[in-house]
Amino acid sequence: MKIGELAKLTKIPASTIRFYESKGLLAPTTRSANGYRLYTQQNLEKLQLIKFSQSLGFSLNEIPLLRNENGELNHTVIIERLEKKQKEADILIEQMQKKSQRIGSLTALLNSYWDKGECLPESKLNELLKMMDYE
Amino acid sequence: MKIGELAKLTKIPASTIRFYESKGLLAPTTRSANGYRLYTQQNLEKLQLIKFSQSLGFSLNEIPLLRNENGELNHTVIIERLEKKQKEADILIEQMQKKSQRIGSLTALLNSYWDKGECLPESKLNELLKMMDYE
DNA sequence: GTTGACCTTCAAGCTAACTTTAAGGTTATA
DNA sequence: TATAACCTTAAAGTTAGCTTGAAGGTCAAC
Repeated sequence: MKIGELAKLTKIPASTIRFYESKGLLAPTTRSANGYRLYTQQNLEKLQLIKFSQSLGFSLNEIPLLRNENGELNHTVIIERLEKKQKEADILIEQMQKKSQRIGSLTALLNSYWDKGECLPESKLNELLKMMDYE
Repeated sequence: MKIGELAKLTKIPASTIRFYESKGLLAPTTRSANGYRLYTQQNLEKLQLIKFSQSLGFSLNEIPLLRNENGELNHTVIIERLEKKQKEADILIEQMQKKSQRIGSLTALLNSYWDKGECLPESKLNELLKMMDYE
């Protein structure tokens, strides 16, 4: 299939597919006589694997490192990196939860002033900042 | 105080403080005769408020919108935006939790093969992708 | 009087993952 | 035959939030 069809099937823009190729992530198996890129089902699956890897938190630079010289999946590396990614994700979740809580506290405080028809004085806000530990 | 001292106190690089100024976020109250930026305690607090706002998910462009023409905090806008930010944060938390789970499932699967001395065939991996819904 | 630690401005560079643009070749259809 | 919808390459632009570099002024200490 040509790049346009691959793009439609995967919902990934052709420009992005070409960009991945320029990064060495995904080359079409063949080229037609006129120079058009021709992709196979396997190419499509590899493309989807790239998107999946991204969804797990791998950067484009990291993805080739998950395979060995023969292009096979490198289990040891993958498992090791996956565990690292999970730790990172879990840390981010915690941070986001704290952020959500900070937003909640601040909203509540602002609303309490609002309900009294008042405004939170900037001095009070600064006091609050000193109490909260935000990164 | 001069920019170096402000930088030390807030642990924000002087280059960043100048950058914020160029974005219209924080101007020093005065300049000394030789052109050095001179900051007050209030400037310091405003700088910390910028960092705090960032920690809540506000972009640098968004921060000025939280004040009205007189430079006062605009409660209505702030509350509205805070609620939006919280929703965004909560969505992100959910997505990250799903990601963490996806990583967990994949790690488990890889390990089950590994324990048998085998490798996960790429075909199995592609089957898995079809089942999972990742963004 | 010179060394070094400050400060100034303006402009350019950085990162990641793309997207857009320009200039042109190919193919199917009317 | 023309026109639209494809495809090609190479290079530049985009975004946010900075950082770095060049070229130079200021100031206190030795």
